[in-house]
Amino acid sequence: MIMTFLIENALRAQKILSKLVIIQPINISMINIIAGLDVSYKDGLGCAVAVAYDSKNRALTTYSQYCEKVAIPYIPGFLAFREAPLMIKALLNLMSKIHIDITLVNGHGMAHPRKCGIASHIGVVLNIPTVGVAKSFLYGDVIRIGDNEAIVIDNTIVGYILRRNSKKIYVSIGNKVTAEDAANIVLNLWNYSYILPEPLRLADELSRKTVKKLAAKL
DNA sequence: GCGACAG
DNA sequence: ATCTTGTCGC
Repeated sequence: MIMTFLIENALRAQKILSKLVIIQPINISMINIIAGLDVSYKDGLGCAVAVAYDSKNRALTTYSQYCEKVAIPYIPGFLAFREAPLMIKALLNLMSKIHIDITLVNGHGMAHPRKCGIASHIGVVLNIPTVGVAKSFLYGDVIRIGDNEAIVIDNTIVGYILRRNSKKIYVSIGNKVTAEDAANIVLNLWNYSYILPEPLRLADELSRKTVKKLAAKL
């Protein structure tokens, strides 16, 4: 009963937020610091980590974290209502320490039933450039463009599917980027042996270590 | 009604 | 996401 209430309002919020997404080119040559956002869980505790990655020196610069007991369940299509609050707090803390040019979020952007995945959700709320990077498909039509595959919704390319050996990742517009720029930015951060771009791989690794230590103390 | 379903 | 050891493969 309480969930129907939440979903009804969450749907309304997503429809509003999706209309506020800005699709515009970004100057990739001017991008220096890229943030990566991820959340790990243990015994109801969620730990979000926001890393700042220097794309020029190819190294982790610094990072922030925010942990909290999470009450909202994961429901496909509504991931942002569970994870965005934690990610945003970690990211705002990181932004107070260093300038961030663009943020990669673990989850989809516009490749979502209402074109409002967690990457777009966060991008619109904070009015910053974001890119969604997911490890599994959620929504949209897949079309082939030469050697590449794109994700199309409402006759618009919202993202691309990047392949590496047998694995794939789904990169889509979060906010203030084009699908092409989003894909190229992720390609530039692709490290030889991992499927995830470096900022997200590091955020994933750090959030797991963090939640493991904290949950053990509780 | 049936199947799909980010993390 | 998480629960979990060894094991197949590049």
